[in-house]
Amino acid sequence: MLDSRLLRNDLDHIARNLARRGFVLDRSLYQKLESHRKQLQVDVEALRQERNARSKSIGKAKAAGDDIEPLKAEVGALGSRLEGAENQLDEVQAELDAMLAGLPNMLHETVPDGADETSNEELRRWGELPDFKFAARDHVAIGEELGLIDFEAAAKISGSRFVVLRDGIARLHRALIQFMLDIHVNEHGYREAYVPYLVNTDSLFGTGQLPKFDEDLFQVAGTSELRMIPTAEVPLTNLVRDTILEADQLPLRLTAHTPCFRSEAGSYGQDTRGMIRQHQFEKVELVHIVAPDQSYAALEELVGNAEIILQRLGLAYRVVMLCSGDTGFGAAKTYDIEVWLPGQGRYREISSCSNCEAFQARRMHARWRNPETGKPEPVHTLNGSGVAAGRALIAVLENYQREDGSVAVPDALKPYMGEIETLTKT
RNA sequence: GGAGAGGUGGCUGAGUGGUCGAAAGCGCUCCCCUGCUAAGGGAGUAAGGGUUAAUAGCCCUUCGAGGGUUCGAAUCCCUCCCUCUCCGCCA
Repeated sequence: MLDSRLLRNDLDHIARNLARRGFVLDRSLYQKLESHRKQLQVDVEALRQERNARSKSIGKAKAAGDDIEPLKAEVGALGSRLEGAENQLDEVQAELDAMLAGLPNMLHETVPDGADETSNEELRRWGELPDFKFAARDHVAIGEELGLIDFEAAAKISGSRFVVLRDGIARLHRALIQFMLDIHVNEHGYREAYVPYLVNTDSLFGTGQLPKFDEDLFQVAGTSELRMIPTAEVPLTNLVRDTILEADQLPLRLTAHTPCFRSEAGSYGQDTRGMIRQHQFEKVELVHIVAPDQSYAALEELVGNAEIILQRLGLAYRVVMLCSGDTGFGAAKTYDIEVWLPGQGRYREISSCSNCEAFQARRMHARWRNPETGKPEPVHTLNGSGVAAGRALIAVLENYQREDGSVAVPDALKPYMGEIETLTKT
């Protein structure tokens, strides 16, 4: 949510910024609603003030033993006028709120302009691309050959966009998650959390999935309002919803491993092969809650924390800054980490790290007490994958494959794999 | 799932339909007193919003949430949510 004060005072500035995303802000509609709201609110408050004062006088008159019937009639008439004005105000306010809730975040000045991912800006590359002496297979072929990735079983049990992993690959997948969590907790200073996978609509509004992106979520039938989390960003960030943090409690650095559920509505035909895009996948999430002047330093730290994972796994990657048109609804600035997938011969997103500034904090009333002003002010929130486990599994399989169809276990994961050093056909 | 109790300010905890944003205590901040490590006295101490150049005033809202009754609701009625106790069930 944008700052409504800023919206009132500098509408053109905001409109220009949002236009960089290709978002058209209807300024005249906004101004119409806002001036209407202002007038109605002033009227309503004046009427309320009068009613309050007169009602009090009724109390006094009654105590004095005077006849209060005429006064009651008078204030009663006032009350019905007030009710009418209040209804109008509620209506306009609701329209204004709906408009405000649908506005994306303002972009940071360093975000490059562009309509789609082709304008994203590559910032750096790390690692050597593997040089296979044979035709690199993709993870589907590798998994099939090993007999350890089973899409048919998943289709029978659930449907498309699900997967069953077996034996060594299932264990490798689990190893990746343990490995990532251990690094973030032991080396990067994150606090681990176990969180609910079903969340209410207030939480989803807070992080910005609602009201605009409900079709991407799975709803839980039989409950009033629960949805399955599309990312641990939702429960982790909402930990600070409706709270005022003291300055010495910041920064908060939180991590959690959770499954993520996405309906993938609107992505029919995309990435249908393999486990790139699933309805259910595992992810280790990183969240920072920081004082506003720290948030861009925190973003660099956050993306660095995610990069370490790929470096330890020996996976080549690049970091790109998303352009204006590709940056998500709630983000002011986003870095994607893309890992090299030999089977596809291209880099694919494995982590997305965003600074949401005060956008989510305003929606969820997450504040800190600024020692300089003594007042509660919105915190800044950041989130990033550290990293997506399903895609990390794909990357390991494709980058560590051997000509004979086996797959080597990366050194970093060996402590988590028992005696297994190679995945071979059983 | 069954039965009962309850949700009030940072915390504990009063509250009769009217002057209650709300007693008292604790905590915290500032001041005074006191020369001895303790105590005493005084003042202050919620959030959101509107208006405004204003972090000045003034005003509105908020006692779990939403409705209702009433001139007027923390207080009465209804629905929902949550917490606690006991029973049942369960990993």
